[in-house]
Amino acid sequence: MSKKPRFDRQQVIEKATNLYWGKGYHATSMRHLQDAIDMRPGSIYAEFGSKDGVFKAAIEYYVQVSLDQLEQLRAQSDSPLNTLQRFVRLVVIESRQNAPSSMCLLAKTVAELTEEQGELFEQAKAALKRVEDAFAKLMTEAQQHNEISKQKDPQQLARLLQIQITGLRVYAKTCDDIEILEAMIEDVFAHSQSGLNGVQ
Amino acid sequence: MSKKPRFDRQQVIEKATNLYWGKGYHATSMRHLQDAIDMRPGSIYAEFGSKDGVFKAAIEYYVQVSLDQLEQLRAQSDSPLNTLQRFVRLVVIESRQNAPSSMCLLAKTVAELTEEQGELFEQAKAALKRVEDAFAKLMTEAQQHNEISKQKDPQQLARLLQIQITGLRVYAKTCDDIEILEAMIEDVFAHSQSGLNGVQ
DNA sequence: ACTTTAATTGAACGATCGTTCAATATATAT
DNA sequence: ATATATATTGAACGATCGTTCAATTAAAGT
Repeated sequence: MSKKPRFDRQQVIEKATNLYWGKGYHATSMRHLQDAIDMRPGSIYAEFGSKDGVFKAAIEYYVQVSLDQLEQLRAQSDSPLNTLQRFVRLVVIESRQNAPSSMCLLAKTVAELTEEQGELFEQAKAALKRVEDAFAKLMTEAQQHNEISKQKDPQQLARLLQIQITGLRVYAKTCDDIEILEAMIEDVFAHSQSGLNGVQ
Repeated sequence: MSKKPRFDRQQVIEKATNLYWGKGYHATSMRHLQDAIDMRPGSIYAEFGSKDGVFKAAIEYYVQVSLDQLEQLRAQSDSPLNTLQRFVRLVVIESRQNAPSSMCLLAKTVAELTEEQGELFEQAKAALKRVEDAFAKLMTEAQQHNEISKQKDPQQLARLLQIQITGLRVYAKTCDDIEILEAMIEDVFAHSQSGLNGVQ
């Protein structure tokens, strides 16, 4: 004896995520959200509680998609290292065409927010950490496959990869020349390779 | 037969820069600016024209300070490569203590803004390019000092350095553990070294 | 001392912000 | 069909946004 919501929660969150991803936290207003997800204020507040509530759902959705993508790439290749390489290509190159921003939503959020939005900031940090942990897991697997030196700390290698990706994706926002961008990825990975492989 | 302004333009711009640097473009309101620089709306608009005008002045001031710092470090050492290393330490480590944000204001701005704020976005991009060019100049000098391989493209090396710094400074915002951060810089530079030195 | 000119003030503007809520609509249970 | 419960609507709230401008203040020229 009730009434079910008419909106598709998953689709709504996806649209909200894309909007926040493109415009950033502060530049995205409730009015923008209302238009993007085609819901009126009352419904949004009933479902998410606040503008920040929608943002939290967006962050959670984004990190889940990212981890799923990584897992999917892993299933397509025997090589953990190659999986990471293809992930980098995916987020730095292909993301430029389809995604709302060349940047990672999580890194963008960490860059934009301060302690004033403490809860959201911490959530974005934690989400980045989850991605880093997924990287570290693949690094460990790469060690078991003898793709990288076993003397390296997988977590440290994961951190290094995060830094490379973040730097690349910010740079991608300033760089229209796709050739330069390709060369940057190649260079960054050449460096990572020498770092990853240790003394050889 | 006139009246000179009572405020110190340089000091005002410095305070405005620090505010924008810490809070970002969208989160900084005119009210915040009024309080930070101790000027009333009329005076601000007479001097800078708009909120964006203040931001433009901030960007210009920031890039000028950065280039000055680089030049100053260069004067303290014979080694161009060592100059770059000390610059990285300066902006990644020491900046954490004093600066309004661990991040570079220019990178932060490029990360936050979109085509909606086209003029400011382009200015921040151009400012980043000026820093990159300064890096490239030092890379060329480093080649002349036989500190790095002459086969490398200085501009490409400069781009690579920018990416490393950007990645590091974003990561610095998520990382409270200073030891991890130190290790990251060491690692990043170890990679850069191998890249910079070419075949040895 | 008086005039001139520009710098400064602060109230106020319309627009938009995030949010609330009484009114309405509608799916489900009886 | 009717009652019940809840999803949805959209006007409206007070706060704050960037900005304007008539009034005031004060330094410089005569």
